[in-house]
Amino acid sequence: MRSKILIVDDEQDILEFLQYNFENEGFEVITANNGKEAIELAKQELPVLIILDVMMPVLDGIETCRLLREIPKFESTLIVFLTARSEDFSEIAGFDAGADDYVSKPIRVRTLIARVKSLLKRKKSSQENSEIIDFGNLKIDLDKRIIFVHQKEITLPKKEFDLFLLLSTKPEKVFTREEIFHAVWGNDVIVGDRTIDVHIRKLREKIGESYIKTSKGVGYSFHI
Amino acid sequence: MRSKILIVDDEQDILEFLQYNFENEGFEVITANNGKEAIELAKQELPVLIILDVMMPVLDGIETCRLLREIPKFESTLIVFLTARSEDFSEIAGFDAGADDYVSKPIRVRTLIARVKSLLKRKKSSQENSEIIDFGNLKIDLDKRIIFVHQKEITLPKKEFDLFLLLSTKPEKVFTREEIFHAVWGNDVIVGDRTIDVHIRKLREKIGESYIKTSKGVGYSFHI
DNA sequence: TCTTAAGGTTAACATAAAGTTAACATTGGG
DNA sequence: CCCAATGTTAACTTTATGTTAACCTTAAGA
Repeated sequence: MRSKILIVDDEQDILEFLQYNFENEGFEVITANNGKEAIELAKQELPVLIILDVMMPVLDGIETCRLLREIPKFESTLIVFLTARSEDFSEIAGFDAGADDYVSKPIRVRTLIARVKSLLKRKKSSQENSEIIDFGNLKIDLDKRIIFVHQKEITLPKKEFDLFLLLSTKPEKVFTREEIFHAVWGNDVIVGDRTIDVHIRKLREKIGESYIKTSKGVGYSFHI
Repeated sequence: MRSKILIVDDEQDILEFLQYNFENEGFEVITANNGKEAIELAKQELPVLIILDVMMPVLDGIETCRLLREIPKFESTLIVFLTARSEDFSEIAGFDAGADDYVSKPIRVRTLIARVKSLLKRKKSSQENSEIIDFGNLKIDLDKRIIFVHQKEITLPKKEFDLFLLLSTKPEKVFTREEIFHAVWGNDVIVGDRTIDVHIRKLREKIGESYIKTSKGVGYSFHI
């Protein structure tokens, strides 16, 4: 799949020039003329990487970056600054604001493209090692949505995974059926009373009988 | 309150770079150059999270982690490994040694900070609850729906737990049978008059005879 | 001290909650 | 559009838990 990148600059020439070159390299490119526009567009389009000119009217690059970083969904979006040669102050300021890289003007397109590609590659590989909750014999990989029981990898269907994850967030806590329904199915969905039981059954079959305990009349709890 | 974290690496550059970034994020940072130093410092300072480079002279990260985990007060301290890209063996070895997460070099600070924050958050939320009512020798864990009598864990069936919980909310207060019926069974349910007695019996059997006192003609009360 | 009503105790019994299985429905990827 | 994977339901079984009945014990007042 083509990576969507957002390029932000107030000079139309540069914008078009960069757009042309990045599209040639197989990127999907969207553009904005200032920081304000950029944030709006980013919210809708969710680009994986944003190239920001530091010097811009309305909202400069550094401030834009800072604002973006405050929005959770842009916490790990890659951000690259374009800076005029002299502004080496922006190297410091830029990283403070949460930039991932910066490139000085005059821009050498090849360099910029190479940097962008390398950032994307690195991000991908760093995502590959995902967040893991570790209970010793039992591990839960949140990103890959798989669990390991005694080194054995098990892929759980959505509902089972969500249910299991819920219970595992507070080992030993007895979650009532209400709490489980609310967290896993949502408040509006209405399903029969045997539904949870069946999912619990399937979970126990897959991970072993000992991890999930029933409290009759109350609910279920996870025990390591 | 700021979270105190300990960063351990033998390369001074990396140490300073990470320290700077984590301090910017509001963490209190202490540093050590190798595993030996780290353990000494950790004992004094009790950080909530430790970032350990795997490759270090004197005492490597994995061994350090293992040693820390043997010390009871570090049993639940969060430990994150920094590993060079190629050493994916350390993923396995690290988790065996008791790590909570690992991040590959080259480090993206944003990623590392995000991971650290998420670990802290998760830990906090898993500790936060487990509301425990503490009477010294007798504790009641509301989430887990268990009680401890002289360190001994006891699981009570629903009605017994509810009944006991009611009495314990106001020690010494004599709850009438009416009040008990109302609170534990609900207003509409109709059961015979020996029912409460039987539950009191079972409770006394489990927690000991001394905690629940009968007031003839009135009801029951809980005494510590 | 005797009486008596309230509570204690036990075990049998009842029942609601959960377990289980298979069939049926839905969904999403190829 | 079809098939396989997932999710839900129905119908029946099992079991922990709750309730009751029957009998026993205790303590307070006459």
